[in-house]
Amino acid sequence: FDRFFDNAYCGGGDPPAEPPCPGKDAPRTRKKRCPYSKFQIRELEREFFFNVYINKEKRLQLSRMLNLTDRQVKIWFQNRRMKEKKLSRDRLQYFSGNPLL
Amino acid sequence: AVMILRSRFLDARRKRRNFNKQATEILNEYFYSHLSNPYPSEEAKEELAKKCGITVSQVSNWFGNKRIRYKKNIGKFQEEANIYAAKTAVTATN
DNA sequence: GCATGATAAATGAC
DNA sequence: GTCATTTATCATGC
Repeated sequence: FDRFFDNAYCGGGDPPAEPPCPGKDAPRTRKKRCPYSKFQIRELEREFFFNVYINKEKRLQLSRMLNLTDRQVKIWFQNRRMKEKKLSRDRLQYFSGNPLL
Repeated sequence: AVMILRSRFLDARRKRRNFNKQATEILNEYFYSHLSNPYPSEEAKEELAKKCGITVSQVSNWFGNKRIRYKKNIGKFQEEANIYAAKTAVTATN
């Protein structure tokens, strides 16, 4: 249901969107970047708030709930940690260097 | 006061402002003089950031955008490339 | 109306 | 795991 309210058009109920195509051919195309829905982001952020590092168990659970692959959830947490680190750097630079205001 | 600073920080991060002409000149000069390998080292980024009056992250953003947009349409940047090529040639001769 | 800077998915090096 | 990237998308400037 949730998919109909927000546009979770990616990775949605159709996991085999990209064929692993074992073996050969298929110059396997890079997966197109696909923004996540508000609902997906909310749930990911909620879990991130509890623990910055997610374990395999919760990762599988989350990926099923959000219709994402475990790989996508794993990568989202990696990117999210990098974002947090960058926010910290920017905050530090912003509040330290400048007397401003 | 803290809340004001915090809100201003968030707003400033979201609001986008174009770099001044001089900063763009410096960045383009580096880009087109390293066209075969437009990947400045961390030290080079810091130096560029200082000279341009922007952050290292902004330098990285600029080069990331520049590389992909240049690659995607080289023709559109041909004129710009010639300008900076001539500029560096002049500075080299002097 | 696109140019441009910043951010969000996705990949790959290490 | 981190982290510099690529790529598409978003938001704004003009």
